Amino acid sequence: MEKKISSAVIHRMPRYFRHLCDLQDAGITRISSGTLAERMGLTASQVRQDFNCFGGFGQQGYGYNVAELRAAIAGIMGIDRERTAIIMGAGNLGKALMTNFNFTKYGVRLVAAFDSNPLLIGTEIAGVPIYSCRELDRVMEELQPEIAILTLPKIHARAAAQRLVSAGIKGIWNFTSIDLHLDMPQVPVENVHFSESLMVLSYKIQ
Amino acid sequence: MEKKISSAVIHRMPRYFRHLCDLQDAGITRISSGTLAERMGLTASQVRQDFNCFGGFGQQGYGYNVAELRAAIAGIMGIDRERTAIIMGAGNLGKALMTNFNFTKYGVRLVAAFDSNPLLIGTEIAGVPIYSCRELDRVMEELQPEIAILTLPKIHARAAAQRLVSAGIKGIWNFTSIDLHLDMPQVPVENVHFSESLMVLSYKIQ
DNA sequence: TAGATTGTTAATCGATTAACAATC
DNA sequence: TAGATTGTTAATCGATTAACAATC
Repeated sequence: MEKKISSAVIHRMPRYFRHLCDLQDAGITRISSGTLAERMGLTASQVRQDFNCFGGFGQQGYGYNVAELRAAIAGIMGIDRERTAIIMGAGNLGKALMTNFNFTKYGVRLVAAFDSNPLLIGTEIAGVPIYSCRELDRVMEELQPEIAILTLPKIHARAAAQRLVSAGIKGIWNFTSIDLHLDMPQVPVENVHFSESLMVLSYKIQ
Repeated sequence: MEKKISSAVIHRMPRYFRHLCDLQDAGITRISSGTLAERMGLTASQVRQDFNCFGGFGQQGYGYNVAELRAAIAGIMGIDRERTAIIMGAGNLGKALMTNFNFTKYGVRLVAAFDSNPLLIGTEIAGVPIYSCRELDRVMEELQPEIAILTLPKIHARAAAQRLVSAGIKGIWNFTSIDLHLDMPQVPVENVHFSESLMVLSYKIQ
């Protein structure tokens, strides 16, 4: 009987993952719920409850093995198996992602980018070939990507999302400021809305 | 007696704001909690509770005036008054923000960027002058910016944040993957951690 | 063994939802 | 006025925290 994992827990997992990576880089091999909690600004109870949603990764009297726990979280989040992705829009933001973001660390392999700028089409950015948007269906058919990254102008976002879903995309990483999840409840969407974050900062400053 | 506004409410405000902007652009002048809730995938109760944290913006039998409510939220979040900001790191991501992001809409005016690349220093991107990192203290003294945007390499982020705080920065918009808020609890930090969002998407796809 | 720390149950706290009187 | 919809209180639900027996 699978118990449903709450959204709050899922959203904490990436932070655990990051801290465990840092600990591992620092050569630390074991950690207790209390120490990890303190480091992250949580309670020890919460840390143990969170991990126990997925099973017992710790050992009484010892704590958690950093490498094992890190690997377990990678497995839970599904970043330990490779997924292919395409990027819609090779403007500044798309280029920034292609150039700087460590996709490999999260199990993602960028296989194509799409743009409408004729100067870009046929070139490569960080090893990723850039196609015309007209070639979308053909290239998708060929490469069967699972994830689409939306870094195109807001006005084109909804139509692009619909096309991608029709062509069988499995998930959308949305950098445009529109809400997509309501149109297409069948396909997971994760939003990176810069403005929401900036507004919260603005509130906190007051 | 000011009642504390919960973090959950604050984090919903930007979404309300965005939807109200869209409604206003569509020429819609009034909306009920029920209609807004449906549009956003919330409950009418929650919408009314959220707004009532800040006072009564609605009218019985009528609903909410879109323009008024939008302006009220802008005031609550503090984006109706101008704040100056500097951007640390004029690489792809910094450039993407300077070029594409509508800072003005959120009350932010970019006054300077800092980078270590000699080819960029002395130039401008989207009207924002680029200075050497060595000039940080002098320029900060002169311009007194309130917000710093961190779009520089992870390894330099912590040191930069400490320098900025010493120089009197009021808030940090952090695009690097490190956690800063623990070092400096006195200065608000908002994080845009791309990887957390991608990991959640990866989980949802499974 | 004794000490430490987990896994897990119970208690508390807070957030969401429901209900409805107030009122435009 | 009658209908609609808010503001607000009460009920429910879920998430966090505390406590402690189990056990390494």
